[in-house]
Amino acid sequence: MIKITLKDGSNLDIEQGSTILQVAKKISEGLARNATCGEVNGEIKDLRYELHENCNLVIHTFQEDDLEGKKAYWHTSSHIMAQAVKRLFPNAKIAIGPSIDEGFYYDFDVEKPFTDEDKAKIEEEMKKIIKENLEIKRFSLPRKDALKLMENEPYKIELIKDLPEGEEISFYEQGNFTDLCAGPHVESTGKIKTIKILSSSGAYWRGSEKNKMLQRIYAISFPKASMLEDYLNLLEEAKQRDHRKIGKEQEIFMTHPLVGSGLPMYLPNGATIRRILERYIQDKEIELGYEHVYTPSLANVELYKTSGHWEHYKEDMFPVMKMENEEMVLRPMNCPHHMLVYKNKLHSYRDLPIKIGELANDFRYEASGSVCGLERVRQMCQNDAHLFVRPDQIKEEVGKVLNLIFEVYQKDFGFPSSAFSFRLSLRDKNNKEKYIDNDKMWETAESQLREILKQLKIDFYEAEGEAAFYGPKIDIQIKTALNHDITIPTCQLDFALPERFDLSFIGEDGKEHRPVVIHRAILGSSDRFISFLIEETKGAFPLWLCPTQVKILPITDNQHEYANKIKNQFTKKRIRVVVDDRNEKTGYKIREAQLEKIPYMLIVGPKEVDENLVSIRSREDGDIGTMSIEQFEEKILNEIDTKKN
RNA sequence: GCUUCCAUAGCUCAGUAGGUAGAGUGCUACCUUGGUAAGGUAGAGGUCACGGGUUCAAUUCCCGUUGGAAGCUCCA
Repeated sequence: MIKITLKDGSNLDIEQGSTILQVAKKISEGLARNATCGEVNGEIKDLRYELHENCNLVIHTFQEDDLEGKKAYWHTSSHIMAQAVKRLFPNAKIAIGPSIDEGFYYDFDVEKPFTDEDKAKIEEEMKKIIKENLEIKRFSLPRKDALKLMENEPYKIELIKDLPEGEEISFYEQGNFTDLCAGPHVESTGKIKTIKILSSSGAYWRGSEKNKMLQRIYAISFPKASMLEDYLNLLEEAKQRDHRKIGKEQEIFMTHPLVGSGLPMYLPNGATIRRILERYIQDKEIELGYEHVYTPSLANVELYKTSGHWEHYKEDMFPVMKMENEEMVLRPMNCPHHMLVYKNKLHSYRDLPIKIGELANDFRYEASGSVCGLERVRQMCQNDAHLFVRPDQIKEEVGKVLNLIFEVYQKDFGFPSSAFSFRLSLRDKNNKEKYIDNDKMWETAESQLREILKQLKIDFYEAEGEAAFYGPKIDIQIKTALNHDITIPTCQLDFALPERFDLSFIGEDGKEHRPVVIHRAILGSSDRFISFLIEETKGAFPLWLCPTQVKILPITDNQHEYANKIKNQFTKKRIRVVVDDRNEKTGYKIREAQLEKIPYMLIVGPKEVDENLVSIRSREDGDIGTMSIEQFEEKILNEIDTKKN
């Protein structure tokens, strides 16, 4: 332990090897709450951080592995933005301006939204402030003085008032601009080298749609111009793999205003991918003892009043269709139907688990601003199943579901594990309206899921307020090309619906017992999975899923017959093959097939016809020489068969 | 749903400081029968998203609707 003496005379014990960052955090976390003025006289040194007078932690670094350094860098940049806006628009009120995963933003309350010209001017002004190389100084004030200092900034006043009693109220000052801020920062504005304003948009004050909408400006900054260039290239690459762009180019899906927003139509290519995927996942499920059903997309409102959807999920449902003496709705989920399927007959404890699956169309009235290609739609096809299990089977069955997820995503598709994160989605205890009210049920279910994740040694994070209304979930989250955080597979534990539908099984003791339901989706929805597949593969689908697996390119008209003969032979073996018999040169046809990401091109000219051969060009390896028709057939069938489609 | 921006040929986009439009690509025909990423010529294609308003005149300006984009809110 090292003893540090603070200016106010109090001492702080710090572990050997602590970084200055850790010291500063201890001070600000209240270990030395009264020590608003600190001075280190211990022997701690960390070249990346420095503790100045007044607990002003100064950060000198900007490195991939140094999150604190990046945050401080971007946070300082956001202060520069606020200063620039205040210089150009003195009436603007400043709200908050944090660093984010990539860059930073600042929210302003202004009379008119920023135009492109405004943003260009702001960027210029920011560059000026950087040039001025203003020193960044920290100071703290008692609440009263803090409120006085910020009297013209209503949002800051609100923030100060919300700070708990006893919390240090610190400010950072650069030139004539001062902002309420906990820090840390870099030492002066000159440390920021390049900045770029990326976009602006509206954002609700404090994230609530009940509050006023402020104007948010997003930007990013780096210590080197080349890093900015790299970052912008990365953004451009992300745009290139956007599933909406590739989906259009490769004729996977389309939309039409006459059909409506959030209602994509699958073109033949997309329909093929979807059909193969849906067969694949159902076959997997059948191997694992699932039984599939078909249930209607419509139901009587009473069904959802029984399930609790009406109470908790009504806002997300399409409105009621009122008929003469009944009220129908489009279903947003399939659970209620499946509950009734289970209830259709009496079950013994020996029959459990019972696994009821369905590729089911669900309808959700998503906000018009949030629909997005195949990623977020208003009609989706869920790869849904409900497992009816005994309480003693929960752990094993949830484990099996997680295993199936690993098998599909890692083994069969080979997606990198870095693409996913596991989220334990819990309820928000303070929001009684959103969730079924039964504290004991929630606590049991949440801790069971947590325990399973720990036992399987899966890295996960917890998120409050993300549960389904009926129970907690294990969600597998991915980041899309647009940096949206979305769920694909999910596994949910539900003690509520069995109760509401009064489900039971007959136990060993001859008495009725309550089963537990596990809701799970592996592909999530076909739609969302395909959007993910497109972005992850950049449109170069694995062979077994390709709408066209083989394209035959005859060199002249004289090989059309031969090409069609091969096509017919392959088609009988369920190889998806087309002949490009247009009057075009071979180079042209190859270029086009390559851009279409066709896995195999078979080039056939007089030589191949004579010797009963095909010249093969692969998507990845280019020209790979000739083979007999039979040899190639065997090769491709082997490659396809690895996924048993 | 909210804030901002956008909508011109099948696709990608230019253009008109208000006088009804153009390129590339694709499509069709003809010439060319070509061996591993673009052969040539010609032609067809648009009530400039839809509905109002201002104007002698609107694709262009204004309002509304629909659809799209970014973000916010919400969510598989």
